[in-house]
Amino acid sequence: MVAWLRHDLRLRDNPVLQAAAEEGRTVVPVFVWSPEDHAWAEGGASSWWLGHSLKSLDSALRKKGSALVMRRGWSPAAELLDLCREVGSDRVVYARVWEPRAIAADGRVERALSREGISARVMGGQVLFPLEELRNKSGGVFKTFSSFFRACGQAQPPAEPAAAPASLPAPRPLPATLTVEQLGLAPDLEWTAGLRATWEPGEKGAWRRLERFLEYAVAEYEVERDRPDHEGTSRLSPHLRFGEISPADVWYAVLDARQAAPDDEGAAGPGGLAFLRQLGWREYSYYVLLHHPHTLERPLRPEFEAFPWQDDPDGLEAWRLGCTGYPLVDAGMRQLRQTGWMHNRVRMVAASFLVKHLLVPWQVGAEWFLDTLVDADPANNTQGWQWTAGSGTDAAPYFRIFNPVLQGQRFDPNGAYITRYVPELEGLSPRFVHRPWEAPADERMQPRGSGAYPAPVIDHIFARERALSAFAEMKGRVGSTAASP
DNA sequence: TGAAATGTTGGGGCG
DNA sequence: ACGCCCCAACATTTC
Repeated sequence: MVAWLRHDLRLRDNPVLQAAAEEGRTVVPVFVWSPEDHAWAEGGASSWWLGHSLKSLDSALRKKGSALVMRRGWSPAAELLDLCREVGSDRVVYARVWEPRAIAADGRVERALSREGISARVMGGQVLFPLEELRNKSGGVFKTFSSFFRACGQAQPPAEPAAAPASLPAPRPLPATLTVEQLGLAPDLEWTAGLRATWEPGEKGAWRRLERFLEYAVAEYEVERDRPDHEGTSRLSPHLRFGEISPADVWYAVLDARQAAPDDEGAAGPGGLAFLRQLGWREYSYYVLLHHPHTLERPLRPEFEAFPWQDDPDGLEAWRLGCTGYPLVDAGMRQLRQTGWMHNRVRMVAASFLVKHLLVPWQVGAEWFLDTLVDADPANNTQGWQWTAGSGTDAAPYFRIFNPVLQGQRFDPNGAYITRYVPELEGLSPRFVHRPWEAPADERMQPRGSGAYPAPVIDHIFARERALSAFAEMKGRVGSTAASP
């Protein structure tokens, strides 16, 4: 049989491999690199990750007597059919991916396979709860996270994670495979040096992160998760994105840590629960996208179609490069470029700056994030940006405009995070590191870092007023449209 | 998963 | 000793 692997690049708790092992026949694990199925393009940070993850999965499979077959083509259906003919298989197993284009690809795969008399078995996966079944009392889609998450708590608990299959017998000879390089992935070019230094893609790396998090950070997670200058978060997002670890394994590892130390304030305390809640937000992102697939491109709240966005190519470029003159924003954008990741607190501030200070459409920022983040995930990314823009479910009210200076003072009080990524500001005291333009000359004259730091591309007070009046303009437009006959 | 403006209160300096 | 004012510090409301 053919085990089609998509966003489940792991051996442990993998329902596809488990089903294949249980059926007791030879298994051909295959990954198909297909623009019809995948949301990211080649060349982005996440494709670097994907390449390494595939290599890691392949070597893990080899220890089980198998190997990963990699194919490339426009349509996964055509590639799977080819492979079935090649190995004489009449059965394909795979897991759902909750993204609009993958769901569309699923339909084409199912039709194509059944036309050829090949049976398909679709497994759950990628998420913890039954997204299609979760409804409110009147059968509607939950509109807020809290009501959604409450319903998750009353749903059937996630399935207990399964161990990796003991062996995965493969047919001999193994079908031909492309290499990761031939797929156009894992370009170990100069710009990926920071990624290599920061991450260990693959299942083993995922578990290392989880164990480190449970040991050192989860106890203080509730407070420390907001501190970009500390290692207060799990950094599991890219591992979860590619399914190198299952959300159920993470979920139960946190709960088990709680059982192991019931009197400890560690995982048992608010930290563990706060972290599970974050997994809930991930779940909610897929839920919203499943029920509102158009939100990838367009605002969930239709009135935001009338928002007066601006075209600001200079501001956009400054934002991308991390040269806006607002230290916290710039540190975040540079962390993103260097490491393929940005701390969540800083994502909110940086995204808010693009959308509210510069009035650039959230879609432009979302596209940049998808290209540069190793955890580039359409559902989570879209949810985050729409939340920031105020156009999404459970969104922040538009008038909540982050002040990048105050956010920096509150969450990076010593400026340690800022100076790590913006070395130009190294000489500044904590008092002025978040607003270097106000620093007295004697402090500003001794930069130990390299080069000059730019002045703010826009004044905060001005930008705030402009954003509020843009919002008022939107409401005016919507009101007059609604009133017209 | 804000921030700024505005309102209220209470301690203390000072005439 | 008394009243006045200033202004932190905190609370409320508004955007």
